[in-house]
Amino acid sequence: MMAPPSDDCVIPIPHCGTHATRRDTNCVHCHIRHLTICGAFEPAELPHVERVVTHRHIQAGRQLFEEGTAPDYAYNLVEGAIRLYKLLGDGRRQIIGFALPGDFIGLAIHEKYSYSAEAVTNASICCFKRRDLSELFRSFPQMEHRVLSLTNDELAAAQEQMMLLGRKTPVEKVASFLFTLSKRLERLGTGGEALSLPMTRADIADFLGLTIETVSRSFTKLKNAHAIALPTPDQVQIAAIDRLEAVARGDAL
Amino acid sequence: MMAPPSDDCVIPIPHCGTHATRRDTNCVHCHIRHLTICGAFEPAELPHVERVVTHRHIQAGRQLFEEGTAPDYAYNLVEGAIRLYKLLGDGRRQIIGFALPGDFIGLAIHEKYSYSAEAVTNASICCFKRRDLSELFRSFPQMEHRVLSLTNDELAAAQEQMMLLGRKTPVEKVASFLFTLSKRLERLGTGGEALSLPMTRADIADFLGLTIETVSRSFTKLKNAHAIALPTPDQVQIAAIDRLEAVARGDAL
DNA sequence: CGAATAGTTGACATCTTTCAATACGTGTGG
DNA sequence: CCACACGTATTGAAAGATGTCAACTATTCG
Repeated sequence: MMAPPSDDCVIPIPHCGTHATRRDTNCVHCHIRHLTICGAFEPAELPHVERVVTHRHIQAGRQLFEEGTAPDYAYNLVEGAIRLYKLLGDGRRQIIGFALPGDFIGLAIHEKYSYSAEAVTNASICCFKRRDLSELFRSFPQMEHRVLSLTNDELAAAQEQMMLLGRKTPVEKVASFLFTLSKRLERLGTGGEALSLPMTRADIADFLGLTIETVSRSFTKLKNAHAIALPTPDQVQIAAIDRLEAVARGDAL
Repeated sequence: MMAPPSDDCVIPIPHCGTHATRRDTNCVHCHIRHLTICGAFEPAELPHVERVVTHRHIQAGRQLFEEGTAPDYAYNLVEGAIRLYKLLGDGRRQIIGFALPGDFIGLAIHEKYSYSAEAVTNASICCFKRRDLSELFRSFPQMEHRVLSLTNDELAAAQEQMMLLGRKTPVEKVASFLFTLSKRLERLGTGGEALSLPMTRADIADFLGLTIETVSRSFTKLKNAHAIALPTPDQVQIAAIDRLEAVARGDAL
């Protein structure tokens, strides 16, 4: 991650219309490498990755790329959170996922990006030209194998989300959301019992197919049932993870 | 497909508890090969596939495999339709997709099947032992490449379905469903303007996150708006495909 | 300190679900 | 060949849950 401290040079970034800091990359010390597509490499092979990757920061609220544009790049999220979403003509938004550190952004892509991506918080990413990626795949087949594995995971998660969107009640949706997020953060070592939500209620609503108000009411219900505690709106303490899981699975609150 | 007419021998099939007819396979004449994972092979290479594949029929309503069980097999659907679904403890069902001829069933699978599969109509499938598939992948890397490509397509479709489930109105959902199905069938050469639905309203409801009644009412609305005609409940004639597409995208009916 | 943003809560409206009745279509048996 | 029964679809009326609108609170940032 944190490479030579000097070289924060501002460079123009495609698909962004903005600028970002660029740093030399040091994959050897990357603490999330094992979670990502880069986990497919032996330490000795990492220079092949470093040669094609660029590191970059992106400000909270800034767009990384937009649905429908040419997918020249794929990204590895190192730090922060990014929302992936689709829009309907009249502005209705569906968030299809939140990327967290270690997540690879740019799957499900053929001709065009099938969704837009925006930074929820300040974020730090590794950028791969798709052309370079294709070459890495050729040289290191185990990398493509790993991408397939990650895509499979994402597909399974998408199916789980369909179950949630189509058939779960608002409280069940929020319980599922918190439970899943907790597990993901736990795996990242970023807290499991006590989590701080990077996203707003509006984001959560658009992820769960609800309105802000219904999300808020569902939080309150979970709080009143002593499944969670809310010291502040974005600090969630999971008081009864088993309770939360049961509700997420469809049991009565 | 239709191979030597003689050998309909009944063999026990795993994950099914039932029996099915087995036939020798003739991939060379398979008319949907170009659509499937087998499209990755040159005709000369097909014997490698034929050696590991078994052909099989499955009756309407019969289960092919169940969520949570060991995924020993993957399947290529040749004829018919299969519903892929997940269940909640209390019986709520979410259909995550309908497989049609040419579709590969068994993506998104790691340790266990992440969903159940049932025949909607009588169906005809090619069965691959996953172990054999892995070996084919090793021998023919372009096959794994193709699977990755198909998985990407499926992931993009899943994201589109999330948009539908989370943010579209009932009429928009039904319009999207009919539009997408029409396009898929068109590609298969099985009618685009006039389509016959293999699935019931209950299936459609569980696919779109609605009730049977709401699905029915939405059909009626589309009919009254002259976007479709319904000679019988399962014969849909698309009267105005552009209208249907517009509604699917979120325009007012 | 005041404005702005985000979240919560209440009251009400609306839309989908639920419950119930009716119609339709197919297949079976008289 | 017709009658009946069963499964499926449609339609209507009522109930209920989520969405909408609005007020209020809390927190953050000039």
